[in-house]
Amino acid sequence: MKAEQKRRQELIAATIREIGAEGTLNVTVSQIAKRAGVSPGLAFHYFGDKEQLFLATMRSILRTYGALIRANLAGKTEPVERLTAILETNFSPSQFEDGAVAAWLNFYVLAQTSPEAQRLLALYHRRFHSNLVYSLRPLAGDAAHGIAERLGGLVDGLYLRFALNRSHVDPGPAVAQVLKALEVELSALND
Amino acid sequence: MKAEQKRRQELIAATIREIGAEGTLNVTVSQIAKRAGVSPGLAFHYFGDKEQLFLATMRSILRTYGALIRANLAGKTEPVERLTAILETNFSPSQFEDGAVAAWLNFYVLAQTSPEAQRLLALYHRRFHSNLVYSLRPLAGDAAHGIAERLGGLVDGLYLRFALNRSHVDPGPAVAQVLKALEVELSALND
DNA sequence: CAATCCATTGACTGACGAGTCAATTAATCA
DNA sequence: TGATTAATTGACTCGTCAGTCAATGGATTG
Repeated sequence: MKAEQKRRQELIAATIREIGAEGTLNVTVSQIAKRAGVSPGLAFHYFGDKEQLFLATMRSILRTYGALIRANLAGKTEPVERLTAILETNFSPSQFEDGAVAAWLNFYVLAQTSPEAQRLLALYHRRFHSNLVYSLRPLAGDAAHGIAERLGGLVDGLYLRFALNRSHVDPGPAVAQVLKALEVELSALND
Repeated sequence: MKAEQKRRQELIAATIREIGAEGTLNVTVSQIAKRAGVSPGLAFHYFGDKEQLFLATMRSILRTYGALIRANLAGKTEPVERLTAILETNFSPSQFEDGAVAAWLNFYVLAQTSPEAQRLLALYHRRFHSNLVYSLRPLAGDAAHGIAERLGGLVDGLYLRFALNRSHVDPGPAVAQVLKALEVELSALND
């Protein structure tokens, strides 16, 4: 039982790196297995097929992201402090490392046709949204919902633009834009 | 010379529809050719290879989008009116028709590795940005730049979220969010 | 009506890749 | 130890697909 978990993790890590290296989901299971230092057959043995392997990979990425959010929120109680932490987490280095960007882009493509990918994506959106709303409510009341939708959309859009623009090395400006948007939203509340 | 243009257009239209139907770039050139009512060989004859065909398809989509923007801006001179037109155009039905969504998502994936896709995407971003800045400047002065970046990012993000959420049928709410963001940004100028 | 040129076909090739499976090795246990 | 079970291999199959090419059909032109 110990070997199985270890292999699964290694294969998932290799999947991220391989997709990152190629930019696309068009990588062979053999390439991934090789990178994991394992035979191709083993990947099928543990994951069944290529799509399951990729979905397991996305679940892993989302789990890691969730854990990071929780860690960064730990101990913070001030709404603005919490909001800042949430928004910043989306642009933390781990979100750009290895093949995270490539994995996300290919995940979007897959979400069009795979119900499971669709489900995972919706789950991620809901959690993100309710995290934001929770901290926005005390500051913005009923406007919290709308503000959260706009901030959520902005994060996705800026992540996308930033990730695809190789000339950017430092995500700082993107974070700054998101925080500025938060500030603007809050200041507009006192119309 | 007439036949060539016609065939190219038919193949491009078929590419959009085929990618839309499959959700992915993993469609065979034969499928596309069949949809265009033409032999596979002809697609290679006119486009060279599959990637060129897809790039030509994206150029076509971007050209159509550009024309739509120009049409919707025609005659409008009021900054807010122009901004509204630009933002709304991004959520007009043509942006969701056929395989436009699928084409965009796969374009993002390709932009990671294809310099030409990267170039096209950067061009689109620049045009969009300067369109916004042009109309924002009279209203916001030096803040125009930052506001345009945030609005641009928001449009991309909400488009993505909207396009991937099949439960949404009407893009109205997404447009409303973008326009609301514009309103918020403008109202925050008088701090 | 030749002759030339463009448009178009579709059978074919060569490569590649997902997934299988029978065989091998390593671990566990009684 | 020997027997049982789990982990792992990698050669193999079978289908698929990008891209080629030689041949055909159809205009156009002089």
